[in-house]
Amino acid sequence: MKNHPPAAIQTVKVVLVEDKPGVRDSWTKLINSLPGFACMHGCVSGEDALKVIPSLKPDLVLMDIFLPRMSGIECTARLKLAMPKLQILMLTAVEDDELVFMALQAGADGYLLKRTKPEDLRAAMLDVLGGGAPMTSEIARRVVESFRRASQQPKLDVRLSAREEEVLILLSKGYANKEIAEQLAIGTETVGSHLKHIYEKMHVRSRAEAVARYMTGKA
Amino acid sequence: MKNHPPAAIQTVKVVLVEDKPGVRDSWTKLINSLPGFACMHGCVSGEDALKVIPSLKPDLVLMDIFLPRMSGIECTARLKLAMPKLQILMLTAVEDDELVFMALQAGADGYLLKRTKPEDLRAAMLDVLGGGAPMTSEIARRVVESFRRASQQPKLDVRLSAREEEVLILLSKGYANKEIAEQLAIGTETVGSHLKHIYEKMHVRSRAEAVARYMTGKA
DNA sequence: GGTAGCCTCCCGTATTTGGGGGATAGGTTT
DNA sequence: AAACCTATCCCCCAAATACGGGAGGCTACC
Repeated sequence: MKNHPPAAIQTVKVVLVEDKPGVRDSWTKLINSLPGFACMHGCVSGEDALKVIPSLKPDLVLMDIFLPRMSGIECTARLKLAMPKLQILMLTAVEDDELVFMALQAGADGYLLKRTKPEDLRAAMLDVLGGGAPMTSEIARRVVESFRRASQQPKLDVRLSAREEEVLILLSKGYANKEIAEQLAIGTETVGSHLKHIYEKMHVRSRAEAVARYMTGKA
Repeated sequence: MKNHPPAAIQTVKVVLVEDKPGVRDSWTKLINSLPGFACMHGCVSGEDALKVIPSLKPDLVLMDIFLPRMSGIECTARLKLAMPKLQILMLTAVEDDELVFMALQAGADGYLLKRTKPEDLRAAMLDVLGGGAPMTSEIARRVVESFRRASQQPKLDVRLSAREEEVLILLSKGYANKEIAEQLAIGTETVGSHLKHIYEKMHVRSRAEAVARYMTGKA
């Protein structure tokens, strides 16, 4: 693990969002006990957080994932909308893949378990401030997989010939048959032929449907 | 970090892909020195790896990211194509975000630094076999960000009316005018009208083009 | 009350597309 | 050699689409 330089020379301003008073107090104390960190405020709800955090301008927010009414995930999404550069770490008692996953989608920068040891908490906070994204490797894997699906160019589960795939690619750029014919230096009738075969193989009946299927990867 | 159960009761079969003989030897020894792991083969190149790994059927591949001719990244992509369930860990001397990122896109399941300590190597291998994705948190962050960008739905930079957007969404699912009309309980002529306006606003001339622009977010 | 935008429907026509047939030639496999 | 796939081109025709015009009703805003 690379060492991140601390984000600021002075104290890191932390705001905690946690509805249960007992937990809030103990975490506040815990954070304040770490050198270089100060818990400047403890929000009791997501609504509270949305109200006060923009003016408090903390360096980092620790957000409980379970909050009454507005969940920590929704609160995270809204906060990030208002303050895109705000760093938010999710806190969760249980390691629920799905929840953490949603939190990351909402804009969380990492997450940690509530049973984290003080030194790990400190490391995670420094990590996220330094541009990291603390998370367990299972979550990382899920994120990687999701990202891979999304970032890979559309893949076909249908066996198209090379030429047919070329045509399909041009099709998905919105070209008309005539234009495709030009670009491939073939006749429009040939393009039509290829399309016929493509539609057959993909089980679609129109270019728009073919494009849609191709783009969503569910070809 | 959660404890993963070992993927198999018996020895984990590892294949190493590394062009430099010295490094290959020392890693082979290192892997064999770990209880429960056996380096069954050392490939000298990506081409070699593609040839022998499918028949060796290892549990895990450790792949140098820098290989002559075919890079470890390309080799990873090809291996994953042939053996999607094969676990591949990238090895890199330097922590180059861009390279690791590309490797993950290519299908790598995690990566580790060559200077990793034996116990960390063992942990990483167990981690990846158990479904994790070992990586540093900077990489994780980049992946998260990329994934977040990709997972948000297409947004229009054109001001379509609510109805028009509905029509466009149905269009992008591949529906024909008649079907769209049915779903919205309006006449096909009305759908045509909406399409006219949509095309105007989007500066396109066909449904396929509109779908393409919409799906790529460059509407 | 006027203006504007949106949704709805209609007419008409030129163009494009989808889908059916078939033909030729080169290549691969068997 | 025969069977097969692919790419290319051709014809035809019904259907769908693109696109020009217009028009009534509705809401919203000035």
